[in-house]
Order: sequence, then C-alpha cells, then structure tokens
Amino acid sequence: MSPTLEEVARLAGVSRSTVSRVINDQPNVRPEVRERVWQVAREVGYQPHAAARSLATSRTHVIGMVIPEAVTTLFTAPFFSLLLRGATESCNSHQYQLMLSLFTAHADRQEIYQRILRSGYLDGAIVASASLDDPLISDLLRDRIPFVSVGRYPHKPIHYVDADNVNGARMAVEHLIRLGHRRIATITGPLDMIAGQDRLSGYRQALEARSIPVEEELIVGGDFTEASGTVAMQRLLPVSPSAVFAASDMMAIGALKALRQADRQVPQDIALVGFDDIPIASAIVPALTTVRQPIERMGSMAVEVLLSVLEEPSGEEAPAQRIILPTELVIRASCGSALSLS
Amino acid sequence: MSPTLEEVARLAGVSRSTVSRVINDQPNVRPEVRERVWQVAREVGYQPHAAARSLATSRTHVIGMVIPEAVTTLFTAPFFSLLLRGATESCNSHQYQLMLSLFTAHADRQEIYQRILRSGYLDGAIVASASLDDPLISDLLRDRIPFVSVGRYPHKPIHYVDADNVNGARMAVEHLIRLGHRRIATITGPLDMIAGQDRLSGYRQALEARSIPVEEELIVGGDFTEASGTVAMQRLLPVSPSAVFAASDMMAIGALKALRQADRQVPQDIALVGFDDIPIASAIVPALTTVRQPIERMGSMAVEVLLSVLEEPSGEEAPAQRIILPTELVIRASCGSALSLS
DNA sequence: AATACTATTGAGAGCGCTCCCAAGAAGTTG
DNA sequence: CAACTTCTTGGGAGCGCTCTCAATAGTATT
Repeated sequence: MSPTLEEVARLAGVSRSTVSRVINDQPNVRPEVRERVWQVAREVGYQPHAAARSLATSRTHVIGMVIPEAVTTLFTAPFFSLLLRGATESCNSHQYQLMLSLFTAHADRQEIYQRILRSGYLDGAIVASASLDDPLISDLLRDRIPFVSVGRYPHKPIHYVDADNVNGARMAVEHLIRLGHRRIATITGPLDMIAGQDRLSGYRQALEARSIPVEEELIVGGDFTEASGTVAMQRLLPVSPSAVFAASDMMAIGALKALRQADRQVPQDIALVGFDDIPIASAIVPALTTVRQPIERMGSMAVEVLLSVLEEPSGEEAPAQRIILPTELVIRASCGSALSLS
Repeated sequence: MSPTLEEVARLAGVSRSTVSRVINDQPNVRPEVRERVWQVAREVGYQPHAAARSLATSRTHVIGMVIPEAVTTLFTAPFFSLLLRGATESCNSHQYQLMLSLFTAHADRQEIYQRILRSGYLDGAIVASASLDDPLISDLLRDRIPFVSVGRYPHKPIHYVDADNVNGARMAVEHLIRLGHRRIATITGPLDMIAGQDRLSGYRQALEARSIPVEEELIVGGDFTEASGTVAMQRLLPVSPSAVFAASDMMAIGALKALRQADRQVPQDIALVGFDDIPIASAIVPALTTVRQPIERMGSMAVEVLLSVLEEPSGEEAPAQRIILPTELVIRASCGSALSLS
C-alpha cells in the first residue's frame, strides 16, 4: 500500500517526529532537513492516512450534511443541489470533506444518528431540518456535537443560517399593494416550519405597514406542494381575492392550475406571486413573479460558520451565530406589473 | 467522551477481545456472556470509534461520490440530486456512508484527488465524469481504487452503470418516423461525452432501421445547454426539417426559443422531442415529448455494484460489471402525436 | 568562560480498535 | 481414563499517526 510516515522518515534519515513536523508545517525543523523530507515525501507519493491521523488527533476534517428525506422532496430539487454545491465549495477551500446523510424513514433515524454522528466520523454537521421541533436538534445539543442549522430556530441557542423569508414575503406583498391590490390572499407553507411561519409574517407585516386589515379568510394553509396549492386556490376562489401570494413556487403553480380550471386569467383577472424562484418559475406562462433566495450562499455560509465554531478553543462557548441572508424580488409577468419584462 | 471498548469490557467483566467479538457478531462467545456484553454496551451507549476501526481493518465503510463540477451544471439540476438520492438510499441500507466530492477548477483536481482518494478516507468511489478521456479514470485505475462509473466506457475494463441512451434516442426518433416525419434533424450533445455519442447513434439507428438516409446537414452539434440549442436550431431553420430530436431537454427549450422567434409553431409547423424529462419539460407550452432515464436507480445501482466489488475476495479480479438501465419515451404535446394527452 | 536560553531532534506512549495465537475449559472418542 | 478435538477466553502486537518530554546542539548573556 501507500508509504507511511515511518518509511519516509527512514528514507530521509530522520525520525517520524520530524517528518510529522514537516508534513504539518510545524516550526523547529532545520530548513535543509525540511526540504529533504518534502523531497522524499513527494518522491514516494506520501499521503497521510486519514484514519490514523484522526485517531491520534480526534479530528476527522469531515463534516456531515444531514438532511431528512422529507426536505429533499418538500423543498424542490434545486434547493438540495444548490445547498450541497455551496457547502462543498466552502469545504474544498478549507480542506474539509462533506459526508452526506439523507435519512428516509423515521426508523432509520436513530440508527443513522448513532452510526454517523456518534462514531466520530464527523467533526460537526450541517443540518437542514424540516420541522421546528425535530428531535434531531435536541439530540445534537445533548451530545454536544457542533452543528449549524440551515433554517432558523429563533428560540434555541443554536447557530443557524437562513434566508430572509420575512422580508422576501414582505417585498412580494408590498409589490402587489403597490400595484393597487387590496384583497391579497396568501397560501401559506406548513406552519410547523419556520420558513412557512416567516413567509406568513412577511405577508402580515406588508399589509399592516399599509394599514390594510388582515382578513383570516384570505389566509389558507398549504404545505409547499403543488397539490396543496391547487386545493388552497380552490378554497380561495369564492373569497375572490384580486391577488395571491403563494409561499412557494410549487404552490403557485398548483394555484395556477386551479385558476385555469376556473377560467381566471393570470395576471388579468388575478395576480399571482410565488416564492423560491425555481427554474420552472421563469419557464411557465405567465412567467412567475417570485422571491429568490441565495441557497448556494446559505450552503457555503453554513460551512463557514461551522468551521469557525470548530476552530475556536473548545473551552469557550461562543454565543450562537445567527445569520440571515437577503432575498430578492424577481418581477415577471404573473403579478401584472408594469415593470415586467417578459 | 464516548465510552470505549475497553470500558465496556471492564464493566462486563470480560476482555476487549470478547467485547469485540460480540459487537461484530462473531461466533464463539457463550450466549450468556454475549447477552451481558450487549446489555452493558447499550447501557453506556457504546458506539465503536470509526477511525480506530478503520485503522485496524483498513476499511472505512465510506464510499465517495466524485463529480466534476462541470457535470452538475451540464446535466441539469435534477440529475445530480436524484443520483445522490439513489446512492444514499443504497448506502443507508448497507450501513455505508457517502462522501461527496465536487471539484470545480482543474487546479483543485489533483489536490483533491490526493487528499480524498489516496488518504484512505474511502473504500471506493462512484464517479460521474463528463468526458470520455477524463484523467480521473486512469488515475483511479492506476491507484487501484475500486470505483464504478455512472456513464459507460465501452473501451475500458471498468464497472459502470448507465441509462440506455441509444435506445432512448432510437425510440424518440422512431416515434417521429411513426408520425410520418422523414426530414428529422437532431441537435447532438457534446460528442466527447458518451451520452452525446449514444443519443446520436440512437438517432442514426432509428433512421437506418427504416431505411431513411442520414443527412449530415440535419445533424447539428450542441453541448446540452439551452443556449447551444437555440444556436443549433437557428442553423437548422434553413434546412427546414419537419421534426427535431434534441439530445437534451435544455437544448429542446433553447430550440423552442429559436422557433418562436422564427414564428414556427410547435408541433404544427415542426415537431420537437427532447431527452431527460426534467421537471420543466412538462411545465412548458407545448409540453415536451422526451425520454426519461432512471437516474435514481442508476445511483443506487452504482452503489450496489461498488459494494459487490468491495465485498469480493481481494485477490480475484472479477470482470467489469456493465449495467444498462432502460429508458422510456414520454409522449407529450411537442411531437404532435395523436397519443398526446396534454 | 560559565551560565542560561533556545532551536532541533528522537524516543516512547497512546489514540481505540482488530486479529492472531496460546491457554484453559469442555466435550468426544476409543 | 487418557488422548484428542472443539469452544471460549484473554493477552499482545500492531494499524499510522500525533504529541509530550527529554536529550543534544547551538547561540546568547553576563
């Protein structure tokens, strides 16, 4: 197999310790010795053995990306891959590795948790959890495994990174108000997810800021899926809103179907705004006005935060880092805006 | 920290060796002793230390998913996440972990290769490479790292899993022929990728099977991206085909743009078929007839093949496992088929 | 020139596990 | 009942690295 430290030491005529110092860029090695050791290491293609190293240091340089399966289906495809892409990017530049754990059934959960999180495979984890009371969070807290959540937890002292869902929703609804709408309905996401809650409060804030009364009959629950959007829209039709803010693009697409069935034109008869800016949003007719979130940056930020936690002297409990990244309104045709380009 | 084997042994009043046997389900332990050890292990929440174990066994139970960044952008988003989902599923059921390595720049490549593949982090790898002459493949072969490619390599003795691109393309083009088309053009993928090559030969085979001459002017090169589809279609317009088979949905969408600009109606003036069945395909107007590939199954198959290679006695060089999974034609509106439902 | 540092080096222990081997217990057989 | 064989168990070495500590060499201080 691969040459070991020992062999490099022998070939360079020094001790293991010295080679170790050279490899790890530690001081107190004579420059000429350092050079010779590097030389030999390069020649034989030396590569430190990860397991041996982490056994000795109890550091693996691996972080986990832990995602309940639900998230990958709920959040639409691009969310998942963009998050991963951002995370690996940061990992690469810090010489860390990313281990992926999706777990499907609840049955797996315990088993995988034990096997992955507690076996010393990982230095820490990024968690993209669906619900606010996911037991995973408490488990991680209990076992003192360093982690960063993608998605905020306002009431827990944990590190997190999230998009500014509140403001995104607020911008979307404010835009509708600007366009003259007053009867603005919303199809919410699941309210046990913070993203669902936040997008709803953004909706409320926008109305309140303009002193438009919030009517409960204009608020209908969904669960981020297309089907739920259709159902919700059907329930909204009798209430005849002039505009609808769907808390996800998939629900907006679902709503569009219901509207088409009911022969309502978007945006002429009713304006529609989504959230997420998934690729389909710009491909459908009418192109969907929506809110874009910096998913890739969320992924890389999560890693950065985690690494900063891992680097810090272990004694100190630094306060939770809570990072909210800005969202932006993407105006297209479905809101009937004069600004629309497509 | 976590309790060690040693402590469990002490508490159970046996030796390390015995505990090790129990934990690893090895024979030759008295049933009552076995039970007592399990008992203690459960009580103290014993979890074997991954690094220690792999140092001793030189097995990590981790496999890598190695993907050049190019692939994640080239193949559209769902490819990536579905592949990952399939792979993790198989990993979960075999108690393996998945480590993700996307590398961006070519500069990273060497460095990451060394760090990940040669440091003993991984037992093996799944490689989704873009090009046929990716040096990664030769490196892996040289270093004798067990791996399975997602995407076939007809001329190399390696294990691979792929979709039946040839037959998928063939079915698509045959369908167009069935609909009465004779001047069928194709926009190819990059021909240094096997998927690009295979989809082109499927096109050729379909024509040849019906004795329709293959005209080179009807074959235009693209690179799977939307932009390249638009450009290719513009070049095809003067040749006036009655139908176009685009080797990817993204290129089909690009082609659609060019056709719209040229005021040609799809499918009335010209029929259009794509490949991949990305989510957008069914959302656009007209809904795109396309070929679906079992990406998720490819991911899980790749893992299964890799594990079977890892399990086999190391002396024997088993012949390369080459697995081709079936594709299916999804008929929608863009081909103008009578069978179309939407 | 004697003392006190400091830089450089190597030896040894240890991280937590597996695995080989030898010893003892238990069971078989003629 | 002696001579085997088979189970069961524990001890020791070792996987490849890091890290502490002591020893030596080299340099600065008085």
